[in-house]
Amino acid sequence: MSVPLYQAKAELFRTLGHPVRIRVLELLQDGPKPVRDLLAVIEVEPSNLSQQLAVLRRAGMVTSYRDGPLVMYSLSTPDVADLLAAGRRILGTVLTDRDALLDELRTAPDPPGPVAAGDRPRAHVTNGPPARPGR
Amino acid sequence: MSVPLYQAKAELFRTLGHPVRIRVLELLQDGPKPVRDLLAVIEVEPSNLSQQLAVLRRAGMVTSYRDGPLVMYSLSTPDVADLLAAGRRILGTVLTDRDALLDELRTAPDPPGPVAAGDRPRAHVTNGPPARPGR
DNA sequence: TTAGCACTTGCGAAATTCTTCAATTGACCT
DNA sequence: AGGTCAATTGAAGAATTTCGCAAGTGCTAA
Repeated sequence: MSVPLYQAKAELFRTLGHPVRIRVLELLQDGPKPVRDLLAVIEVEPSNLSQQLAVLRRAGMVTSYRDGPLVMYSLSTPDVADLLAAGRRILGTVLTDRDALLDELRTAPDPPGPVAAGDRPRAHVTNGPPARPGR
Repeated sequence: MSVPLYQAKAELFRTLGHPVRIRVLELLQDGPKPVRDLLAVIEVEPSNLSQQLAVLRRAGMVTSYRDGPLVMYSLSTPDVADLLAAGRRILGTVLTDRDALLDELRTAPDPPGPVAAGDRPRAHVTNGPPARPGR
């Protein structure tokens, strides 16, 4: 109980919250790779990559071992790939929903009377529950 | 292309990287709830909760509407629940893996000779690929 | 031994995110 | 109109992250 469950979850997601770390995980999806290969693809300074790898290591999402002169990294469990896949899915729906909403705003602008420059609503919610079908 | 795909992904995960936001999403999994109910369960100041809700709103993970005096929130898509589920799963395997590793360290401490106080290795990787079965 | 590649670590500066306080908006009631 | 509850907003300060540089470790080949 020392660390509440929802906090552990938040930390898990937070470790995925960085472009370089996402790229690393995606690259590792098809097999272990040496740092040098990662470095060749992701343009970022070696020390920076190393720091991000350290974050992933601490979180237990990747493992590393040394193979001769190079250090190899691999996903610590295939579940990581699942998580990335789930992310991809949701990104799709969230983005298309957003676009749909934008379309709606574009095609149906200010219906009734004119609106003076200074009195547009500041609230983020429009009134009433969203269209309820059975009623 | 203005926003690289992996950056959008990182932002998505980062949105989930906060205990309060995780709790909100989990609570919303079984139906829409007014802010007031969320507030009753999650102990945090109203304004703080509101800020976190705003983050979730901007990211498109929740939607809100006003129902009389209260503001209701709900998941914008059930996919969000999937993502949380995937997180739960991975958290399980990562944590048990970690524990297994700790066990191993506890049951098999320093095999050969004694180690002087000042010369433990500073590297994070131990040499050689992990146990290769077929060889 | 010396040299050089492959990576990692420590550290300070810059950028982001979190938290809280005060003020504001909206809806409802009397 | 005035009061109250529900929730949001803006802004400032604290706390965390991120990034690049300099310096180090570990391996291998001369």
